[in-house]
Amino acid sequence: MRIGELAKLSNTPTRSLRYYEEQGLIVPRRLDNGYREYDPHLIDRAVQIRGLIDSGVPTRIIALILPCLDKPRGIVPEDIEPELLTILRQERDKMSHRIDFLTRNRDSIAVYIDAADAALERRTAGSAA
DNA sequence: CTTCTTACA
DNA sequence: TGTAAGGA
Repeated sequence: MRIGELAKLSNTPTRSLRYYEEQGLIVPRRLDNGYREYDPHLIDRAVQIRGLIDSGVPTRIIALILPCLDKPRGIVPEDIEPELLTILRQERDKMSHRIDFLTRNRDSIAVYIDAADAALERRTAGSAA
């Protein structure tokens, strides 16, 4: 499929798909006319990359993570470079921090919403059936 | 009409 | 990232 179809199926802007290619993630083969040709299985990859970027993970880290995610679950190569493992640990911790941050803000918003709902409830009480 | 590259905001 | 230009 060409870039337009992948964009629809993965709900990712063509602009982003070209950017992913520029960053070395998802490098499609080219047709004779120069158009990008993507394999169907890349739909999931595009969704995953978009998700990681939306989550604040830099593309250079995503490039390091994708190969790991491709490997079958539970199977880890014997030659793990301590260098990569260190970076992965740091990234995991950053993700945890972002999650904690979002959790706190979500809870704050939830409290506000509950208060607003309560106020609305009081205001409309009796005016309905 | 779809895609391509380059470039600006 | 969105958008525009200028081609194929």
